[in-house]
Amino acid sequence: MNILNNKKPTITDVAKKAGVSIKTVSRVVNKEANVSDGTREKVQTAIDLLNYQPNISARQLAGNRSFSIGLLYENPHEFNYMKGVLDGVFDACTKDGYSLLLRPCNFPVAGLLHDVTQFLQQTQVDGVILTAPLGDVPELLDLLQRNNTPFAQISPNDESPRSTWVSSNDLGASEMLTDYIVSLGHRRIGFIKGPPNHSATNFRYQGYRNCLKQHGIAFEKTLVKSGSFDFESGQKAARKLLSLPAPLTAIIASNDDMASGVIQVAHELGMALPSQLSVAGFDDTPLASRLWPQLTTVKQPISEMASAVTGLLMNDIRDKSPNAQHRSFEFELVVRDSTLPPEAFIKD
Amino acid sequence: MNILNNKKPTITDVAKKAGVSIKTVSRVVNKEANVSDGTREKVQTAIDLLNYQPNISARQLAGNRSFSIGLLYENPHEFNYMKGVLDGVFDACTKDGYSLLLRPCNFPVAGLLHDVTQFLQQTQVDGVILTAPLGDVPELLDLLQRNNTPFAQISPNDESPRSTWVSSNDLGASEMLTDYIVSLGHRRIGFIKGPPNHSATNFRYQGYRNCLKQHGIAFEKTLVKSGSFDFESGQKAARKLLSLPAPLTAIIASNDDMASGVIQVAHELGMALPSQLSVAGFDDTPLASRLWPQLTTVKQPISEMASAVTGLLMNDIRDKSPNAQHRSFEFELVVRDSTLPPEAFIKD
DNA sequence: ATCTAACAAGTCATCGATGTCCATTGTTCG
DNA sequence: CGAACAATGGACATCGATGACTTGTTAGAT
Repeated sequence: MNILNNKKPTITDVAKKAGVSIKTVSRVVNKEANVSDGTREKVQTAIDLLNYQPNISARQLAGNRSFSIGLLYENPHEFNYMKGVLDGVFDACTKDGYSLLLRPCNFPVAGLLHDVTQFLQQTQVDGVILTAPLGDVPELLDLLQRNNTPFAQISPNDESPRSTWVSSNDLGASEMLTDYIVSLGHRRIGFIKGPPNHSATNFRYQGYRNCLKQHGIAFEKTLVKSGSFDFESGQKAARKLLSLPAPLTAIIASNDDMASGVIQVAHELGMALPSQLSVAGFDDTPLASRLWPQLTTVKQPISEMASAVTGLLMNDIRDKSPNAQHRSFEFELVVRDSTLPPEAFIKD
Repeated sequence: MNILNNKKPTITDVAKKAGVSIKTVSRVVNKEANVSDGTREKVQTAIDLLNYQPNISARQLAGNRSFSIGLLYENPHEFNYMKGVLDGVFDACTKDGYSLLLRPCNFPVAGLLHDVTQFLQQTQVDGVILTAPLGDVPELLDLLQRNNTPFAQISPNDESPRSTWVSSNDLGASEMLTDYIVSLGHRRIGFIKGPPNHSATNFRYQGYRNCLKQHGIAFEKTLVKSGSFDFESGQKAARKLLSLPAPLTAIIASNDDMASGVIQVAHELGMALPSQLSVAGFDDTPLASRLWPQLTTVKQPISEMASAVTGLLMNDIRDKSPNAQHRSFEFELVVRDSTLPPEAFIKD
């Protein structure tokens, strides 16, 4: 295991050992054409023998590539979602020998642009991945394009994003979840929206409305509150919803963290869960199973999405293709213990 | 904001604009001696004017520094602790113009060494930060030392670590927490240990035992179970503890995630919390406030510690000093709703 | 037999900084 | 006044790779 004992071998060492020129070694390393099988093998053997690893800086300097990509995100309090993203991006990165640089960014937009400018200049990443809601800041996209930095987005808000992207079927997921709640017999169903700058917000809300309409349930504006995807805002919204004169029997929150706020408030109010109130969330983060009762939610394949978008971004980087590619992912309903038919079941 | 519009300015551009040689510019950038104030100012003006940022790769290639540090961690399920670390490390990094590379590592040791070897060769970071339990793998420390990579540790297990480190007073924290539980009147107090390879495990356990002894409470082996710092192991331990013939009135778990498992199981068993069972955890992660009842715990200044250790590591890198520096941090008791005097209060 | 295209492999400049070494200028002191 | 020595600035090689271009070889077409 004393691989690193001596000075790192360079391309010259490999060339000497293999009896070829450094250019040929470079060709082999970069999997370029025009190298005979015999030579390729000779070089490869030398590489393995010396445990040669190309020097990133030299490569970057000469080739104008850094073999690293950046992950930009708005630093959230509840990190479970980001953790999923991180895992997926990381997997894809290591598989292709890229390294990963993190950069939490802060709103407002001015600060964000400053952060990103600094990041790009400092790191010279080959590309960046934007997580919601960063993709919805046009100035940021402008900045990246001016700088010729390829980028890809996870769940962008824009219907026709200016880059490669992946998304999940939030609309369908929301319809599915709402449909499940309705099928249990609920009719007065509260809904807590996310912040306006996340794509998920509208889709999830729309899914809820679509489903109500399908079932011929009248939509009531008072049953909808807005939150900001965090625990506290979930609590706040829940307090309002649960103090409504005509009580509701279920609340759907646009993510798990807000749902945890709802559950917290319901407990505070001494409600019996889930018999007196059904609660559901979105994302199936680890939090969902730690709550009492365990949360019914829809599972988004976050890591898989992140991994996929990273792969697509790498293609873009390699091909220098400006084609915005896209993949969509499906949710999966995860029924746990926080949902039950309402106590006073109302027959249609 | 069109800083990035044109090609990036190089040191040559700055030199031309300032009317000096590139070497002089280099001196100014690196804050070296032997530059007159006048010249320094001229150069600085040119730098500002062109918004010059040195090219990292070139710098690294020539100077053999990368201006980046690596954060190594064992990828946990519950990321809340790591999130704190991440925030702290990141803060310290940006403050000093370093960038941050992440590397989750996997046990067993062989895989871990492979991961780290690859990471070091690939990224050529200037130093790495090890989070528990990575600092407790001697082979890993050997690897880093052989490779001359400065490193620093957060909460290492070893009493005399081979590097700069920060720690928190886990022993004191545990004594404080246990003392609080005892002061509520509890006498039969269950304890769930962490995995053996975390430094926190022993200190927290020892604190519990010390405190019992101080209060003259007999230690019972059966009241102690082992977990692995995750939810499931907390559940498992709780099931065992709560099926004990002579019931206990409180359980202290060695971290919040395991405590959430305890709460979950207690709910499943239909126990009234906290009147029938008090539960406490460690770390004060966001999870603590999302549970019902909200968890009493001790708060560790994780981000602050991470930030501090990063600063110390940077000093080591700059000074090439092999002196292991150290800072210790204190916990803070956070009393919430999961702890109450036991129903059947036993007078001393 | 000859020409050409395709292939294989090499030479050399280059990327953008830093480090080494040398040249110039200014200052101080015997 | 000249020697010795700081203080300051520049020329140039260097780090380790890649890219553009060149050279030599081989195979197939005519």
